[in-house]
Parts: sequence; C-alpha cells; structure tokens
Amino acid sequence: MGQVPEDPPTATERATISDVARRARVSRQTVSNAVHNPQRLSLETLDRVQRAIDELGYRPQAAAQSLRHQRTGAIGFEIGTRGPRRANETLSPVLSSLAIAAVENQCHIVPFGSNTPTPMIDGYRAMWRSRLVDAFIIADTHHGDPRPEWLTRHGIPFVSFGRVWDDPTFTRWVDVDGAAGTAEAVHHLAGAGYHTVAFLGWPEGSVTGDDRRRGWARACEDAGVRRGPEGSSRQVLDDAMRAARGVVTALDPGSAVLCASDLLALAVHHVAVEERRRIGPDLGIVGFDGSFLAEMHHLSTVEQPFALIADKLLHLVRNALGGESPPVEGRLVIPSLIDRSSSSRLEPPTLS
Amino acid sequence: MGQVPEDPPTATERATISDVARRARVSRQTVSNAVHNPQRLSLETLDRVQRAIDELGYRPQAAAQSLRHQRTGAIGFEIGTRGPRRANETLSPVLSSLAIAAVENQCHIVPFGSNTPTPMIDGYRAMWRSRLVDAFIIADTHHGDPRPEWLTRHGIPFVSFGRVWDDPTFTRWVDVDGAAGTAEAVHHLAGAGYHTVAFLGWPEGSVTGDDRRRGWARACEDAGVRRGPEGSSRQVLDDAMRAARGVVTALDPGSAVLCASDLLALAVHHVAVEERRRIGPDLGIVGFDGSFLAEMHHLSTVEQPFALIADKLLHLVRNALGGESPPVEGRLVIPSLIDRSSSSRLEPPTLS
DNA sequence: TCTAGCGATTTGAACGTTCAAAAGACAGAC
DNA sequence: GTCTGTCTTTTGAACGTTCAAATCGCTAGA
Repeated sequence: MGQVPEDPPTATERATISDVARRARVSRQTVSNAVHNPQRLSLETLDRVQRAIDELGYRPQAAAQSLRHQRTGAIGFEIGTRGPRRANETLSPVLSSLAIAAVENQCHIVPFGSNTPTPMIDGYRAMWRSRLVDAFIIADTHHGDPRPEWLTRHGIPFVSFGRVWDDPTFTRWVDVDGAAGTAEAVHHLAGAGYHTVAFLGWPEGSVTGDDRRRGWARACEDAGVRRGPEGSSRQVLDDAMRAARGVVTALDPGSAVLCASDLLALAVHHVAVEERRRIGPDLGIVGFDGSFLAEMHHLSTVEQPFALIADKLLHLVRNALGGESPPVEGRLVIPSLIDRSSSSRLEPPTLS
Repeated sequence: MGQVPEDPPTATERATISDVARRARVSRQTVSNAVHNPQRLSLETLDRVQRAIDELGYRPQAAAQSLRHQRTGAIGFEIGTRGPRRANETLSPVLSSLAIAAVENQCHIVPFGSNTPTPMIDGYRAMWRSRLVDAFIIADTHHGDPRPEWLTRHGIPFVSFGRVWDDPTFTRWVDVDGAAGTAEAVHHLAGAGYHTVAFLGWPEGSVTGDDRRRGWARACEDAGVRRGPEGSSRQVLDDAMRAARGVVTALDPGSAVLCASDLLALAVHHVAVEERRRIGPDLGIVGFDGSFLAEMHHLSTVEQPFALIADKLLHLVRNALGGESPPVEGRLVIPSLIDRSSSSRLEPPTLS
C-alpha cells in the first residue's frame, strides 16, 4: 500500500512540514492549517495529519516562522552591566520568573550584558539590528536613564520593570507598590502587638527607598502605632549596622524596625544579637525583598510577586507588539508580607 | 545623479540586504560577501558597499541566517526548576556569565524553566523540536540525572557545568576543582599563622562536598597544620549554626574554620559573634562560593571563576556543534581565594 | 586572433514556513 | 443541465539569507 518513500527523519534531522505533508498525503499548507486552524480541515484529514505529526514529532521550525512573520518571539533583557554582583542579585529573580513565564506566553527571553561599564546602548543596538529580538524589557530604571529615550527615538518596542521616571507619558511599566508593602508590614506589626515601629532605609533621593518610607510613615498614623526613629544607610552591611545601632538603642522592648531591604534587616538582626535582644518578642524586624537572606534568618519580609510581575510584563510586551494603544497608566503590583518569627511577640525563636 | 529611488528604511523597518544592494548598485550576494568574505571584492566595490551598509545600519537578519544555515546560534539553559530559590541563587552567576560570554562568541543564551517540579525533560524537548536552540548547557548535574542520557539518546548536542557522573565517557564538561580551592585556603591559613584548621561541610555523599573536604584533609598534611574537628550540616542556617557551635567550641585562639559554602561560613561567623571571639585574630573563617553574603560579612571565600567557566563552556559547545571530537578529558578550573579580614590574624576588624 | 585562466560579480536555487488567492468538490436552486 | 454558494484543499509567492554554479571582463600565452 505505498509506504512513504523517504526514511522518517532521525532525531537529529528533525521533521519538516514537507515530511509531514508527504506522510499524510496532503499539501504543506494543510499541515500548517492542522496546526494553526484545525477547524478548517475535515475531521478525516485532520486526524490523518495529526497522526503524521505525532509520529514524526513535528513542530514548526522557529527560524522559518520568524522569517515569514518578521517576528522572532524573543525579548531582550539586559543583565549585569551595572555594579559587580549586587545588580544581578536583584535582577536574577526577575530573569528567572520571566524565563518561566515566557514558555507559557509562547516567547523566550534573551539575556545579554557586558563586562565593560560604558557600552549599555551598544548591546541593545546589536540585538535590534540583527533582529534577534522583537522588543526589550528594561529593569533597574533610574533618573537620567538613557535607555527609554533611545529606544523610543528609534521606535523600538519596550516595556519596563520600574517606572520610567523621565517620561511620565510612558505607561508600559510594572512596578512594585513599595508604600503598600511597608504599610502592610506596619499594620501587621501593630496587630501583633508592637507599640512602636521604627524605619531603617536608604538615604533620601532613591525613589524606591522614599516610596517605602512613605508607606511606613502614613501607615503608622492609620494603624495608631508610634513612629519610632528613622535611620538611613547605604546598601552595605557595615554602614547598615552603624545605622541599625542608632535606631535599635533608642527602642524599648515591644518595638519593631521596618527595613527598606533584607540586607538592612539583617543588620538589625546582627545588632539585636549583639545586644542580646530576643528577636520577635523584644524587637520585631521586617525586611523587604523576600530574599534568601531573610529566609535563612527567619526574618519576616515583604516579598515582591515576581511571577505576577513577569506575567504582566509579558502582557505589556504583547500589547506593544500588537500595536494596541498602551494602558492609560502604569501598573502597580502589591507585594505581600511573609510572616516569620521575627515579627511575632508570642514566643522566642528556638535559636537564641 | 540618479538618487536611490526607495526611501531609506526607517528605524522600525530595518534595512535588508536588498536595500543595501540597491543603494550600492551591486547584487545581494556581493553585499553578503562584503560582510563575510571582504577579500573577494575589489577595493572599490568593497568601499561602496561598506558605505551603504553603514548608512543604512544594515546587519544580516538572524532568522534568515538561521533558516539558511540550519543553525540558530542559540543555546538553551535550564534554570529554576529544582528547589524554590536556592537553586537560582547558585545558577544565576553562571547564567549572567554565560550571557556576557555569549555576545563575544556570536551566540546567545535562552534560559528556560518551569514551576512544576516534574516536567524537566519537557522543556528540553520543546526547545529542541522547534529548533529554537542548537544545543544545551546543563548545570547542577547529579547522580541519576536523567538529562544526559536523554540528550545523548536523541543525539542532541550538550555540554555540562559539573561532571556527568553517570557517564565517564562524556568529557564535554567543565567543573570547579573544589579540592584545589580548599587546599589553597588551607595553605593561605597556614601561612597567615593559624595552627589548626577545622572543616565544616555537608553530610557525606554529596560529590562537591566530599571533594572540598578531601582538599582540606590533604592540604593539612602538606601544610603541616593541625587538622581541627569536622562538622557537617545541611545547607540551612539553623542546622549550620548547631554544627558550627560544635566545631568552634573545640577550637582555641589561632584556629580557623574552613567551610564548604558561604552559608556555612556565615553560621561560623554568627557563632563567633555569639561567643565574643574576634573574627580573624582569634578565629579564622573561610567560606566557599564568593557570594554576596561573604562579601558583606568580610569573610574570605573561595571564588569560582565564572567568567572563565562560561568561556570554556561555550568553547565546548562550539566543539560539539563543529562535529569535532570531544576533548580527551573534562576540564577542571581552579577557583581562587578572596582574602578578606576573616582570614587574617593581624588586626581586629573594625566592626566588633 | 583565439583561447585558457583568473578574479570579480551575478544568477538561481534552497532553507521552512504561511498568506492570499485559486481550484476542486459537492450540494441545492433555478 | 447550468449556476451559485460553501466547504475543503492546493498553488504560488514571499520572508532574507547564502551556497554553488554560471557569467563577465580582462590579461597572458599560443
């Protein structure tokens, strides 16, 4: 009964649409339709083609689709340029979440970076010129960031994790509502019985830091809890411990310190240990970022919902590529508190 | 003088090889040659084409090249499947380094992953079937890892960061010589004047852990330094602190603890603070991994040379894709000690 | 003058896919 | 028996690139 003349392609020589078409004795286009518009085929044909597809393990070749559609389905994401290791530390959960979210969104992430501090834009240009990506996701934006302007000027689609400060008309961003996060922490601490909540943050002028501080200040009013002293420090442990000492010594038992980062919270933790205060019962501590650091030290922390963020970012990319009009405003996502023993007055943690 | 009829393509509608060919009044092939085989063109033509290329900002479109060459230049890298956050913690510097090394190697990395614990192979299959990647880099290999066997069986090119334990004939791997790293640390500690070096590691049976322990044991002999007690703990801070207490209490001033990871070193650090020992002068500490954690706590640590590793991995990928025969044996890279105050007896660190 | 040879350039085809349009099959209406 | 419409399937072309082969122009040798 006329077996297919050609050998079925081996694992290394994967099947093409023509292989499937021959085997199912239909045209290439019909195979394409079976994959993308099955309702166009008669049930009989569809079944035959489907079987051939399964037998050969056929999947359309991405490069050919890219060429045809003038879309690669890839999204560029810059990592590791700024700072040595610090930057990656914060960017890596974003990248992981993006990579995972990408498979569900039929696209993929292409991370890129360079060692040299200067190039920056060069990487974007190279990727764009060779059409390796359809769009970019930028993160770690700041005042004076040259990227948004450059990308806009060249008509390159992009979305941002973090508001685009220099261009308020740009709304394709997702950001974490830091103020909501610290506010939640304050309310939780108040409910747990702490009478005072101090704040350890970064020097004024950092937008995220100021945001987190604002949430703390406002929530203290709302929750009817005393506002403890404020401290500020760079994101370095020694500095942070100095600042933490200043804050902690001024606090009596039943107070808590809310921190703008887990590193700062760790500093408070260290100082508390130094001063033989029981973490939790005597001194509450809440950090920010949901990092490994906090988990290891049983520190409560405000966790950024990276999976949600990634999902929203990819939706915005689709929005941009689809030529749809951008949302009327950027999207703030609410972080959530991970409640550990460092924010509970009830019982002393098992480790002294 | 006969201007080019078509408008130069806008930023969004990037130039194709035909655009360049028209503008330089040559054939498409000549443009291609100008890019890839400039020596084939007469100087005059080359100059003309080069100018057109520059003016239009032309770069060959990756998708078309992929289609033609049946090579995408992309390499898959799985992340974030195993464990919640821990795994990414160790994989992310690898990914960053790979992404950076990739641009120099004319290729790019496509990270992928999934939330569910099971699929594993599915991600590889999907990427391979659609020919999104030419090869894979796997990391975090372990005994009983199904991936090497599966990839080999399907004839899919791959290289590994970490020995492929189940298949000694497979040599396309790069791994860190943990024993060499701990040995260097021991020699450094001996030279710095510590008379005893203890070891805090993981429970026996982990290949990397045992490797690091071996280097310590052997080097203690060579360096003529007393071998302090051994402790072992899972990679969790509470556990580690328990184990660290056991080790530290048995040590007199002038001893040091060498740890299989920075987290374990951090535990020793905490215990030392608890017991009011001066870190460095009284008690030396050396960690392993070169993490942020160690940097923040001024802990000496053995750093993995990720940039080198990434470079070697990409070379192996080229080797595999080029159809060349694999190297006769796997490649061990030597990590190096970052010397901080925690391994110096000289002067007390500024923070108490 | 013819031809062989060489370097520079062009032509034609192909990589795998999908869009738009054409063609075929078949039913019901006139 | 022809026409119209609908549903299914096929045809032709194009996306941008590069390989292999063909062509062109020129010089040197017969």
